[in-house]
Amino acid sequence: MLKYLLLALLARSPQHGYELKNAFEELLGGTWVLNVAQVYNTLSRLEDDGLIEPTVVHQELLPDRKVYSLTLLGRKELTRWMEEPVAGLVRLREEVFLKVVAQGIANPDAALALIALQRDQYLDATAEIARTRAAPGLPPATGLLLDGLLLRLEADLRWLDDCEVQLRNGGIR
Amino acid sequence: MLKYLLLALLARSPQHGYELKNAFEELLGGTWVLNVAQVYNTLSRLEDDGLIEPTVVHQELLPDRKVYSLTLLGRKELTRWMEEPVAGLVRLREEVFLKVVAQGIANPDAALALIALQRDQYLDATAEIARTRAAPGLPPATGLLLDGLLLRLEADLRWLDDCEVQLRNGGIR
DNA sequence: GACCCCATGTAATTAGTTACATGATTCG
DNA sequence: CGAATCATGTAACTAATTACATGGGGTC
Repeated sequence: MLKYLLLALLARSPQHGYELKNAFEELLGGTWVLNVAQVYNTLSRLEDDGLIEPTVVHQELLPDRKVYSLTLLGRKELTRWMEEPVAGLVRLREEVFLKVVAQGIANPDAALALIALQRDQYLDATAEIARTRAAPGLPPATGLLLDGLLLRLEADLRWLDDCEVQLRNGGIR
Repeated sequence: MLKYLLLALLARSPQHGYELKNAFEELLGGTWVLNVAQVYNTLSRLEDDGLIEPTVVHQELLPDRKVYSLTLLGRKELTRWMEEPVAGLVRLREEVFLKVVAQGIANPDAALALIALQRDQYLDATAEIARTRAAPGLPPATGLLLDGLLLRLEADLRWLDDCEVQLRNGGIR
């Protein structure tokens, strides 16, 4: 998926790896922190697939930069991805859900403790995201993404409440 | 993560691969469909790591079955995982979010079309999950998981509405 | 006869992530 | 002097997913 995001960023303007890393993290409001190596790895895969092409820009003092731009194929692939809605059943691969349920089955008391800890985590996360959201100069796209996250956090917090209620009413098993 | 779910299932009762696949999908209410090969792959890794151990059960007509159970180490590892809350920032790796935002930046009109399609998808998904949710004999744990999914779907639908509003009010860029 | 269920496995691919390696500049 | 920023890359590891291979039994 990172792959498509990088393509989208390159579609806005050609950039080199290091620059992309920063643009990516800014767009995501810090909710997806990248190891720079990931960017270089992904870029070289994209280049192998013919979706992007580099132009080497020589620099006197710093290392040369490889500025990538989309090929025709890359632009086509990006458009295809962006136009197609995410299909099929929504999938449940969220660690929190599975963990709480697994613990709920195995050990209801421990599950209640886990829920309490998890709720704290989520409240902290909510506060932090709200802070980022309120920062001046935030790109509107980033604001939207953070709103999405906040809505989900709210939903998940409500779910934790549900779990607690059901665990106290005779358990999950 | 599959790994821990399999451990959790094996903690309830020792099972062989094929059986696990079904138990897994039943627990998740069909929201995570497995290729059987995934189970066998994961099981052999777990065995390599000493977290589970097999007992071969001979069968006359059908192929022999390898019934796995947790080792002490496996039980410890499972407990460790279940007790520890999911830490750190909530991360935004959801394809829908990124796709809508990418398209919103690149092509607002296409983004509105995408949102409409995505909303239909989500409504269909909601209906289907609600149907599964209402099925008789559904394990309570599965019910909880589906509730979590439904809450998230609601949240995401509300987010799509937000996106649409913002796209109509001058866009995301 | 075709297709699904039972039952297992190996190999390969795709993605994300980390570790490791290199080296100059700038700021406190 | 040390830390952060700039700039790139290779190699390895983990996890999920898919493709491929095998073969008996039951049902329509």
